[in-house]
Amino acid sequence: MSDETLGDSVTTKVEPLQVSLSPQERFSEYLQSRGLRQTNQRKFLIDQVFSQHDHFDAEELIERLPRRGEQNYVSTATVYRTLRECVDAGLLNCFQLDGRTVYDHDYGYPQHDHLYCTRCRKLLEFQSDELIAIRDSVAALHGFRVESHRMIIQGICRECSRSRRKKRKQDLV
Amino acid sequence: MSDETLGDSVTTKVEPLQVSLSPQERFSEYLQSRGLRQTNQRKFLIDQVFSQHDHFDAEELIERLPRRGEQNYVSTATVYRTLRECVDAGLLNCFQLDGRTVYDHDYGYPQHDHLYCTRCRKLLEFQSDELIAIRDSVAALHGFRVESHRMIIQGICRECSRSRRKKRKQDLV
DNA sequence: CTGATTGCAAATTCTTTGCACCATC
DNA sequence: GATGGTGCAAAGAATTTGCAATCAG
Repeated sequence: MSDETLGDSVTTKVEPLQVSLSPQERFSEYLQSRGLRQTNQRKFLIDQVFSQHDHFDAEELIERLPRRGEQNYVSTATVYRTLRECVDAGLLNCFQLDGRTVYDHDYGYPQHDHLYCTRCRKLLEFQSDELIAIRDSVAALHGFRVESHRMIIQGICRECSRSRRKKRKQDLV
Repeated sequence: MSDETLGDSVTTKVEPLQVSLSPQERFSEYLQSRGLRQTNQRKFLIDQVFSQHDHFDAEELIERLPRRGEQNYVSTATVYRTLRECVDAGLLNCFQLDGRTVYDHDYGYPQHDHLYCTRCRKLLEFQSDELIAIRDSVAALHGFRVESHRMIIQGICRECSRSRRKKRKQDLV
């Protein structure tokens, strides 16, 4: 499993899964299966979205794309439309955080949840089988058929705790 | 504990806590402590918000308030402003769901999480000590100082499963 | 009285939509 | 060459904000 474990079901690292198709290929299949088209905009966006494993929102994505007039420019509307298609295709997951919609790689990564640092706004991932077990117990108790879940732990990350401590020391000197 | 239990730390009911002050009184204290004022609008809104234990969003609240021109009318802006004060005062909790901000009674109720039926959009509450334990383990593993968390289990509630099943039977007949 | 509060309307922010033109299948 | 896709600008939805009038302490 991973380097640090607690009991045997909580891991600190969320590692990529082995998948037979790349996100690009998988998206192609999705498009084909629905009679949708393979456009340059869609291809370019998928490449961008999967070029790094990270969380992002529409604004952040748009920011790192070419501007209007530049090569490979994609309009805002198309970005939003494509993001939604990615979610439908199972490539991305999305959830609301602080009022914005955050997208998260779904395809190629195991189900996981998040730690959210309210100071630096970083999202960390974690994975816990126990959490899933509890989820299922709770659902069973309510006769609830689970489709998915989302857990976000808010707080202060290690780095932010450290820098806060440092600052305080300096203040005292 | 409650009527149904699973292990000893998951309960189906989230019961009110004993609190020494009513939400109204507690809000008064909050206002006083900050040199804010006790207005009719604020009093009226708190009464409305705590008249029933339920989740709601700003729109739903506004819908059941008096209209413009009627007695006790409160403007949209004031509703939003007061909701935020309630959150600051610790009376309400809020979180994002399907793009809207949902408010939840915090004061007078134990910490709890939610089951969300994607068919009827109902929110059910549950409480699990085990969940908290896992949260704390995960956080510890990451050197993360927990402030709060939010877990939402999405799926289909018992009632919606039933009616779906009924429909299918009828379809077959 | 003085500063906080309110209502109103305008402004924001994020996202979606209508439509004419364009491109894939 | 049909149909779906794109860019653009305008429309929406949900909140927030500026400001003058009003009100609580």
